[in-house]
Amino acid sequence: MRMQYWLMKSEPEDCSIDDLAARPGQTVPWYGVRNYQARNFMRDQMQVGDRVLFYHSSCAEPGIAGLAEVACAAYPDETQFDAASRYFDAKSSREAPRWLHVDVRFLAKTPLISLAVLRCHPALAQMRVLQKGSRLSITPVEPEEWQYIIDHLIGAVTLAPGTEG
DNA sequence: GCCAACGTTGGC
DNA sequence: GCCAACGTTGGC
Repeated sequence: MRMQYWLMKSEPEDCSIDDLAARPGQTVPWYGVRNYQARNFMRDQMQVGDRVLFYHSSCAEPGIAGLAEVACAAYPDETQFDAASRYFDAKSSREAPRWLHVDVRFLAKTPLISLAVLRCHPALAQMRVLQKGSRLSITPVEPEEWQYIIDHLIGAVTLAPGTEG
């Protein structure tokens, strides 16, 4: 399957782009998703190497804060089994886990591209995250949208060799 | 803190 | 299967 592109929301108080960069292996398990659409994207469509727009939400300056990639296939979310976790799900079981997630690996920190700036670009008007009432924490990004953002809004970002585009 | 929009739950 | 009530998200 062709490489796909995604936008993934994270509350910076929970895990910011700097937090991601500082983690062991610069990788974070994307646990805590409790929405079926978002889960299905991770479980059914994401592949290792897929590109991710790392988006800060529920904060003073919501917007794209960096680039990341999918680091592994989806696997069961441990927090659903932990009665002490805010993500505990009594209706799930190890035999039939309801919630899965991928790991996300840091690629680059970018200048913050605010929501307001994103809305200024007609080429991005169809982005899922910009639609009225859009709350989904994981949304597909069209290749054209990704390329536009890389070319026009991010500019020269240092990526590891072989990861351009 | 407000509120629009959306997803989930549960009674029927 | 319908749909009202409720909870959550997330920008402002």
